[in-house]
Order: sequence, then C-alpha cells, then structure tokens
Amino acid sequence: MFAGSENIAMNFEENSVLFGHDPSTRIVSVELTGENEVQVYRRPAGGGPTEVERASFRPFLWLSGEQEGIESDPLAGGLTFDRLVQCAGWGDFKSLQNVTLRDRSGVRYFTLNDPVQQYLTATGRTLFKGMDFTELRRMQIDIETFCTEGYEFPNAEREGDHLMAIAVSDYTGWEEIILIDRADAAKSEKAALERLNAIIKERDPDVFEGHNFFKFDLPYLAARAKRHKVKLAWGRDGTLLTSRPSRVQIAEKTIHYPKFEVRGRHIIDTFLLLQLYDIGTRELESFGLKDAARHFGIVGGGSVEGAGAPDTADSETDTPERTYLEGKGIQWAYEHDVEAFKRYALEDVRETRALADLLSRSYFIQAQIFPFNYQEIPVRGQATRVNSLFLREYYRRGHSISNLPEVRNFEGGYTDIFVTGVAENVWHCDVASLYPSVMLKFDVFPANDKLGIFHGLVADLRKFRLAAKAEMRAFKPHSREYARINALQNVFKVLINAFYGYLGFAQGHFADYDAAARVTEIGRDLLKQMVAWLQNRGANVIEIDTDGIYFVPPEKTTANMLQTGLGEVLPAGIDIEFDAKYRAMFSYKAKNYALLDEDGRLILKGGALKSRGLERFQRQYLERSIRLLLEGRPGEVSALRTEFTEAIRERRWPIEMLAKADTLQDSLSQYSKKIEGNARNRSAPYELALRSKRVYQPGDQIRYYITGTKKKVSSYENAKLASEWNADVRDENVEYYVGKLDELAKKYEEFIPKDDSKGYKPGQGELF
DNA sequence: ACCTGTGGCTGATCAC
DNA sequence: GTGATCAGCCAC
Repeated sequence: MFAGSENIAMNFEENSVLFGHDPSTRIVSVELTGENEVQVYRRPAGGGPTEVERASFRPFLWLSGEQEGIESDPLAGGLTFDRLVQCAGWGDFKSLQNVTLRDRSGVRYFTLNDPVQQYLTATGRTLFKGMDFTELRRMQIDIETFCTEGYEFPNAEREGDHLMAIAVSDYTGWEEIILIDRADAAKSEKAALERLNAIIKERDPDVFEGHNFFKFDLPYLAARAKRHKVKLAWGRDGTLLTSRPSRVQIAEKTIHYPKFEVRGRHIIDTFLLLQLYDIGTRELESFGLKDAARHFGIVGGGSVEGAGAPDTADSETDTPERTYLEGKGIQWAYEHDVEAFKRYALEDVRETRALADLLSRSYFIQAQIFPFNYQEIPVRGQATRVNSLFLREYYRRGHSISNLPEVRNFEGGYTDIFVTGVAENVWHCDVASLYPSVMLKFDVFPANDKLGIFHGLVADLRKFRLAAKAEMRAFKPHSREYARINALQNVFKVLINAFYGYLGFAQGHFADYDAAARVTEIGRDLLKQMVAWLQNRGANVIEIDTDGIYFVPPEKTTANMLQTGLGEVLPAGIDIEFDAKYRAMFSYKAKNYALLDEDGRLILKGGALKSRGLERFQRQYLERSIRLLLEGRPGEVSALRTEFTEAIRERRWPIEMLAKADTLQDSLSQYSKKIEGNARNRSAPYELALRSKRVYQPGDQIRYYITGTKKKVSSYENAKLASEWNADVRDENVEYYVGKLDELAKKYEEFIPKDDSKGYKPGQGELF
C-alpha cells in the first residue's frame, strides 16, 4: 500500500510515513541559523553535553506550472502543484515569495513559512526519535511578584513593583529558589536575573515549562531584565529570548499571546496545555495552577496520586502552606515569614512540573511524528498536523500536490430525541470509532490522494492502537511503561479521529468535501438502522447523537443478546459496544441530558445543564434538583427552591455564586467597531473590559455580576466586575437573581411530579 | 501568519 | 410581547 506498511507490527517507529523517513535519533531541536544553514541539536545517548550539527538547507516552495525565470523541477502525478523550486537561501526564498511571485498575478504556488517545518519535511527527520520522555531536560520556572499597594494586578513597568522570587526546578527533582531582597530590590533583582542566566547555562535545558508562562512570567522577566540591562541570552547559541505577537486556536476560542522563543530550546506553557486538555473533558473549574493541581490530584510536593485520575470536588489536597497563607497572601509572607514564602513558591514549580508530566507527554510523542519543533506542536491544529504528513511523503516521493479543496457545507451527524423526562434502567451503546470505521469499511478516502497515504495511515494507526492497548495490559496501571504506552495509544486515537476532520478542512491540500459528506451520510444511515432494530425488539429509544444511543431495553434482554443481534444486521467492521447501564436518565433536549450511574454518580451533559455560561448557583440548583428527580425524590425540589431563594434574598452567598464568567472573543477594538457599525449588540463583559484599566485580550475571561434593584435591567448597563464586589456593601441585584432562579425552575417544572410517586408521565413519549 | 468538522441550546439585545 | 440575530458554549 505504501512504503513501510509491510513491517509495521514490530515497531511503530518503522512506519516512515508516520514517523518520517530519516531514522536519525535523539534530535532535541532544530533551528534556522543562517541563509542556508540549520543547526541540529542532539542529546547523546547516556547523557553528556548537547551536540550541534550544522547542516546545509535549501528552502523550497511548490509551484503550479513552469514559470519563466524561475528554475524548478518537475513533480510526478499531474496534480496542481507540479513543480518544486529550490532556493539558495532563506532570503532568496522570501524575496521569491514576496516580490517575484506576488507581482505575477495568476501564478499559483504555496509555501511553508516555518523554515524548521521545511527542513524536517525535506529530510524526513523528526525530533526525539529513540528518546524517552524522561530523558527530555525539562526546566520549570515560576516567578512571584510584588505588587504595589492599592493595585490589583502586578505590572512589571510600575514603579514599586518588582520580583520577589524566581523558583526554578527541573526534571531530575533539582530545585532552587532565587530570593529578591526587599531592602535593596533593584540590585538584588538584577543579581537574581543573572543567577537565572547562569542556571540555564549550567543545566542546559531542552524545554522551559511554566504556567501562564507566555502571558505572565516571561513578559515580566523580559521587562525586568530590560530595566536592569540584563541580557536574557538563553539560546543554545547564545542568542536572546525573543517574542512576537501570536495566537492560538483552542476550540471556538482564539487566544492571543506573546510568543516567546529561545534558539535550540522549547517553551511550553501548561496553561495552554490545560485548555487543550479541557476541550475533550470540559470539566475544569478554571485554568489556574491551583485548581488544576487539585483536579489532577497533584499534592503540594508535585507528586501525582492515582496517576492523574481526576479527583472529586471535595477531596482535600490543600497543603499546610496554602491553608496558612489563605487570607494573608503571599506578599505578607514575603515580608513577614520568608520560610513560608519560599515553601509556597517552590510548591508552584513542583505543581507546574507535575502538570507538565501529565499533559506534555502526548506532545513529546507527536514531535516524533510530525515535522515541527516541539514547541510548535500544541499550537498547530490537528488537521494541520495531518496535512504535514501528506506534504512530507509526497515531497519524498517527488509527487505533485493537490490544490486546496472547494469549500462547501455538508451535513453532519444524526441527532434526535424521542422521549423527554425521567427514565429508569437506561442503557447506552455506540459504534466503536464510527467515522474511521466507515472510511475503512466503505473505502471513503480523498480522491486526490494518489499515493494512498490516507488509507494506509488510518489503517495502520488503528492497528498500532490495538497493539498498544494489548501491550498495555502487560503492565501495572501506575507503572512508567504503562503510562508511556497509554500516552502512545491516546495519541493514535486522537490522530485517527483527526483524519475524518481533515476531509472537511479548508486548508488541507488533500481534503475532500464529497468524501466528508459521504462518511457522515453512511454514519447517519447506520444509526438509523440501529434505532429501527432496537425499536423493533421493543426497546424504548430515548436519545441519539451521531454514534451512540440511549434506550430502555426490552424486558428479559441481555447486552449480549442485543450485541449479537445488532452485529448480524450491521456490516462486518462496524462494531457495536454496549458500554454502560444507568439507574436513571433525565432526558431534557437534544444533546442535553443527565445520567445517574450504578454507583450513584450524577453525570450532566449539555449546555443547558452545565454550561460555564451559567452562574454557579444555577449549576448547583440544576445538579441538586436533577439528582432529586433521578433518585425519585421530586417532592424535595420545592424546598430546594425555597432554600436558594432565601439565600439570594438574605444575601448570604459570596459573589462567586452569582457571578458569571464570559470569555472575550473579539478584541476590544473589534467589538467597538462592530457596535459602531450596528453589527452586534452591546454586552456586559465587553463594556466592563472597556471601562477597566487592565488590558484585556481575546481569550481573557471576565467575571461579573448584575447590580440594581429592578428585576428587569439591561445587564451591560448594570454590571460590575466580581473583583469590585464589596462584601460590606452587597449591591448585587436580588430581584434579578431571584428572577433568574424562577425562570430556571420554570423550565424544568413540567418534569417534576407533584409527589414522590414514581411512574409519572414524562413530557412526551410514554415511558411509564 | 493563524485556522479539523456539523448540530444544538441559551441568554442578551434590538427592531418590529 | 415576539421573533430574529448574535455570541458563547457544549456534544460528538
């Protein structure tokens, strides 16, 4: 099928389409260092100083058709980009792109703007091959800052603000805290920055890790270094830390940040990794270091309990330091109890290290696969990563490249709801990896993929994943080997799913919208078949979404019977899993439901039930009332409502219960422009951000609450930042919040029977 | 100098 | 009041 696919069983890395065709090992970084020179940094096996290889490099671009005066080589296969232009150096490449080609209208070409991606694509090299994650020299940095009294946020440019400490640790467990002397802050701060420089030189890390590193620690350090005229020469070739504005797409959000870079090393921000992680789980309360540590069960010392199993909300992972400093603040400790201060600061780097242990492993593996520097991997989208595999293999084979697809809309998954209300004894089944299975079973692949890369990769990745999962079972769940293989099979899983998305990716050279539409169409048909089959057997189907079905089984049925029966009507290669049974389900609307599992755990799904856009009191009310409903105690709901109403009226709650958090999507200037042009309505978070002195950027969260006395107020005119709330004044709008609770309760009223007797009629359908 | 997809629900605002 | 539109967030 394609090179490397014959002998995949023994070693994943032998698949050259996936891992690149150059077997060079132990590369830790690649940098463009001259017009036609790259430096390749290597970690010798068994340790020792980092080695540097200087390699020559010819930048290239793809062209459609021969062009006068531009030397190019032909590429096979007859696709749009059928000529390859090799340049003498980076300067020539830029001028060819920005001057020569820009002036010639109608000439089609495309380039990779990242020189490292070009080099890795052309050579087939990737980072970290032959290395284990534990060999990566990771260094964590966390700063503590002194904020002048009367100000809420630290500001590196403000007179009186300064560093209090720089805490540093690394992958070996080594730690150092560099303390700044308050009595002579200026001199001491300069010395601290110089000490940091010395540490970096001495310990030679491959990676810097920090939490909110790009938006806080690094700009702060850079600003203080500038002030003291200290050069942050952190590069492996002695060059300086640099930065430029950049952005990253995280699900529906675009986050702007200053991208910092260091030659020969990588910078990883666990804040970013945390947000990427949360796309899949959506269960994090916030993206703060402490909340994340709590969520993952990271104890103050930085160790992880239960190998990253998320903890429950009430588990106690607070350390004495946190409890001690609660209320007093770290700044107080800095001035009055320096030992407690140091312990606290060290806790931060340890937590950062533990968080990076959990979250960065998958990007380490991906750096072995994709032609990007390690730092680039998390900020590139999934489909972009897939595209890079196509480009690398087609380049290697001297094959022409397809043009970008014609973008069009296509239908997605089948979603439906048959019954609303409460049901007992609910089962769930789904099709195992629906879209990949459909692609393989029904041969749905991109039409322009002449080399058959797509088919080969999806098939191989699936085999790898199954092999990895089998291999995993040989190890203890908390062992290092288990963690390594688990991370690997997870990367494969994510990657497999990315291939379907790639079909509908506007920037994918081999994307194919007809194929994407065909995949979803087959998926919808399969689901409809399953639903019909289940209904014919007497099952009561409640809700379905894309690849899964919730239903009440017919009497005297086992999951095995259903699985066998369904298996007979569905094509081979489409496998059904009956993966869960629930005591009860509350079906509300499409994609919105609650489940009570066998252990009494409540699972909420959907924006209406658990959106971050809901105020905390609404989320708590929903959680508690739905639990009552599912546990057959609906009669207690009205008491709950009274309890909440009174708490609001008597102003008993802290503002966190009432405040709402919104993410700014647009920049403030974009917002103002839209308002002026009547392109959008005013909204409270933006109005607050505009009024605030702080600089807000897209992706920043605003927590605010509503003031006033009338139930109906326009929120953008009556909003205040949660941080401006004063517990002694208590100006939250009681009528407004009681009104919100009333509306919420009303929405669910029809599902609550008058007494605790079971067997009431749900909204529609007839379950009981 | 960035970018996987579609489907669905809700709250806020505003024109009618 | 009501419907349309937008923004934000979520399921898969």
